[in-house]
Amino acid sequence: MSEARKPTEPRAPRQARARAAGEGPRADIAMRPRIVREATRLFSERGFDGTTLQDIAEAVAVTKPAVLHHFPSKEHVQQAVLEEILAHWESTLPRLLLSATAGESRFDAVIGAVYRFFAEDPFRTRVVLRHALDRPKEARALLRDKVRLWVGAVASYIRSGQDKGLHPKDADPEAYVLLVLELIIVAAASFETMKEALPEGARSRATFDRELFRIARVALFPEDRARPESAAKKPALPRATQKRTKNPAPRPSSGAGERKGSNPKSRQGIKSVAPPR
Amino acid sequence: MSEARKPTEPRAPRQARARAAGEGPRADIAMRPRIVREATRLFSERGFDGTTLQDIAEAVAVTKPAVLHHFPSKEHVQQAVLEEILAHWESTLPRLLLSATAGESRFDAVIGAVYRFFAEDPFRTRVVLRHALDRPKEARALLRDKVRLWVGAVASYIRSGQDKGLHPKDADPEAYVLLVLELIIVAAASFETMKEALPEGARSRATFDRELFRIARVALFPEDRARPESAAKKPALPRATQKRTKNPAPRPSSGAGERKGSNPKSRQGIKSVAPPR
DNA sequence: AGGATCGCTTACCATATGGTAAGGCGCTGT
DNA sequence: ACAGCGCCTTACCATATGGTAAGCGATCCT
Repeated sequence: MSEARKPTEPRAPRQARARAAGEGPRADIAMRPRIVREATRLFSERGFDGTTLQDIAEAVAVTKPAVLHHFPSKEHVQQAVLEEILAHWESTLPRLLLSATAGESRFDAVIGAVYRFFAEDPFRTRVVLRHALDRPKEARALLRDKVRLWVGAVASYIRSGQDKGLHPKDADPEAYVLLVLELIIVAAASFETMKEALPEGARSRATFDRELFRIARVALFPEDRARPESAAKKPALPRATQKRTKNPAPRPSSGAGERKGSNPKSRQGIKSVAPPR
Repeated sequence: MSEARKPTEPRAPRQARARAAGEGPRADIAMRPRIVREATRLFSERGFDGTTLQDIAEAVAVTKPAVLHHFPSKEHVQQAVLEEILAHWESTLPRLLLSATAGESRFDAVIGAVYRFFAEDPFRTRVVLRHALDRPKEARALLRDKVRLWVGAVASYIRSGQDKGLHPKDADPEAYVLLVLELIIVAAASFETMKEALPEGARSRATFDRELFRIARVALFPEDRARPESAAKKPALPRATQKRTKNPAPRPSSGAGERKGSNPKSRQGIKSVAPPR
């Protein structure tokens, strides 16, 4: 528990108050997904070591052994959390790659989709970031196995764009993709905190995101600067997917979905997108 | 302990082996700084909750109560760690601001200095990142008190550059500064891990950093694209503190004294602190 | 029906952890 | 010389934590 939580505090009545009311045995949805969801939130806020099984149990209103009834150990809970995130990522990947062909609007589509993946659920994003910090070894394996090919694919598109003179020759496609990815992740994970470094009036998520997209775009399409004022062409960013209303690729896993607000402006309220509670 | 460390393991002889050899009582340097330094490393690797007092004690080769002799509690150790980082930051700040006047070379100076601050010691950077995740409240206060003004200052330089037509009009200076800051931090904190997503041949820190700087620069100076090949102008970003072997040649500015402990042994991946153009 | 099973509870346990108490050792000032 | 003190040690403690054992009521299956 990294946060201020006095150890001496009795920690409330806890136990023996689960389904007190007349709610049936498992009247509600399956327990496992609930555990995973709450654990995701808790891990994202306090980290794996800072979260106790008791915390998780309380969050889903059962007792500690009940959690261990569904998962052999705390580590397994974490594994499930990561797997769920990974599954969601992999179910999203194809969409990204399909959008990634060439040109600027494709750029918006791909970057917008990645952005949405991380911005739509900050808990998920923070868990990912924490995982990279806590278990670099495992994270490395994951990156090698699950992200590398994708980075290479997008990078090769960029490279072909370079050949056509679309992108600056001195750009390094792989590094670019990775950096933009990192930027999206860290922005999504820590905006609520980092925005405190912004002046009072300028703390809107929308403005922040717009600048993020601008930076990412101008790094590949510097000529945009040619018309510095007429931001006319600017396709309002992730609006990309917006047109793609057709073929609403099934969004399996995670009820946390809800990505229809693909407009970054309306997004801002991560709260709405994020898990309840 | 988030990493794989079996709890059943006796954890080695530990205790009662501190200064076994004939090294005098406190023949070496003061204990406090050593504790702070080792704690910084441990917190950066395992997080605050994942690090035990025992871990810290072992790292400095004393017993647990010895650590508590120098600090009232584990929390106080963390506080000292953060204070040391903050002090270093504040001693560096003036240099940054002095360099920040206008023009592109100034840009390199400022961004290079910030980059160096974080890249030079990944432990420090990871602690900062973790702090933002673990204690958002405290981090927010810190950002408000210690970073905001600085962001505003740099942003206002950029704004004046916009008026002169130097920078794109649609850039948002504050958001830009914050985003570049975040990018530098996350890149410095996690490069060793993230690079695994890069193809075999392209994992050099130098290339990665060069792209980071390119992105940051082209977002403010899109016209650079005009000469895509002749990256000649790039003023060789501030050479790192690399050869700061002995007698730290006073940095060409501000009385910000180089803090002593700033050259920890074999700082992990800082090989090329500055992107070698 | 009736037993197996699921999902969960209460009761426990071993260990690890942050922190305390008290004492020893060598250096310093007198 | 020796009292005092800083620094650190061994011994200990209370609590919290991950995990286990065993039981219990509702549901399912035959």
